[in-house]
Amino acid sequence: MEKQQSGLIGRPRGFDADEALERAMLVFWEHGYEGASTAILTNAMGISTTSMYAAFGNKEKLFRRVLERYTEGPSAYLARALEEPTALHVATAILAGTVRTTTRPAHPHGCLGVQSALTTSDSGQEVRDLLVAWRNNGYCCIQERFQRAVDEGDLPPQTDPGLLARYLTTFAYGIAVQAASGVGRDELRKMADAVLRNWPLI
Amino acid sequence: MEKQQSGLIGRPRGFDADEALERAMLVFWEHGYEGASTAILTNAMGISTTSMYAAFGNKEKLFRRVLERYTEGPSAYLARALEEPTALHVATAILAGTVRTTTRPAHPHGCLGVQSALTTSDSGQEVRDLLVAWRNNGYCCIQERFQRAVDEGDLPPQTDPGLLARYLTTFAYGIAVQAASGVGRDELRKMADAVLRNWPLI
DNA sequence: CAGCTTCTGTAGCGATCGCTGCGGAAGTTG
DNA sequence: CAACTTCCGCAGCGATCGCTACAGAAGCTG
Repeated sequence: MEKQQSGLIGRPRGFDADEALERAMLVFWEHGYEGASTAILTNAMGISTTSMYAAFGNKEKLFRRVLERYTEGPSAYLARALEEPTALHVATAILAGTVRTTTRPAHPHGCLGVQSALTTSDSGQEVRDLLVAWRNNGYCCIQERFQRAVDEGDLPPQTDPGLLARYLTTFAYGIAVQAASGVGRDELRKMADAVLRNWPLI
Repeated sequence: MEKQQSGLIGRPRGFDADEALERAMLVFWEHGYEGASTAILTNAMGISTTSMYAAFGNKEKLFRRVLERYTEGPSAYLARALEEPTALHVATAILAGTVRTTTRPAHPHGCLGVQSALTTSDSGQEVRDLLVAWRNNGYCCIQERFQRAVDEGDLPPQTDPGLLARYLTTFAYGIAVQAASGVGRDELRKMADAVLRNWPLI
């Protein structure tokens, strides 16, 4: 049911699944996983409930697809940042990307991966765990990158890459909360700059 | 209906409102505002729906009472921290209190004021705004305290108290997210210590 | 065209949401 | 004791939740 698995036979889909995902992402981003009802979602996607379930399975699977899209879209700055040549460049790119993405005009403020399901009812536990794993994956990638920086002599040998990655992600999560609370881009950027002036700090 | 306004006439309340509030706080803390259904709440409080509505008005008013209780209870470390003699002592007490409160065993992890309503459906907007104001109030208190520290010569005169308060709260929010994600107390404390070794940083 | 597969609009499923009317039970006052 | 006030368990309100059965419409293949 997910996609045309038996070829191109039959009536083709009457909507752009990619654009529907984009609009669903904005709704989840703003209202969170449980705060986004199927009615609001399908209305924003411009399709009927039936079409949404035929194309994506159910609400949780739709959210998983949205999270993939978010990772490769608004949150892609993380993967790009890890390829920067030095740890300072990595940290700079991560904080700059966090501020930019969490305060983009005409987009929901904050980070979808942080605020979509920090707390849930019992029925949302799986999505909550999914996002915990998502955030933890980001942390692990940064940690490994900093470990490499230590190995290459880019960071002092006594540096704890895990603690440094924890420091950076903690700061990024905090920025996401501030942005979701309405704090402006300029103020957050000034703060991030100040943090980077004291790199690596730990 | 809130309390016995006409004196002590009539049948007295059959439960301890204070303990009921405490239990409601734990439920909101763990599941968030919208994730905590009235059924779960009243079940945890050990009272019927009718009793809850008679004593507290409705779910939103119950949450407001819970937030007050949280401010004066688990989050009271903030008010105490502001009375510390120096800005460094203030920052140390705030971060230590944040780590302790967000990772207390047998309590929900994270901060109720951060994670209860970062995102909501339309019907939860007021509570979301309430928590934005709650966090902003904390920020303002810290800012004023740092302004005093500048005036007293405790902090360098070129220090921006607002930016420094933003830095500290950002870090505290990040700790709350990490704690809600399951990161342990020891690791967060080590990180907070490292941050404080470079005070004031900004 | 016929025959087939797939999409989609309507309508509604059972469950749960926050909340309330009602009447008897329980504790107060005289 | 009687009279009164308040509490509370039961039952259920209308609305919404995520989700689906059904049937006709639409586009594909021969």
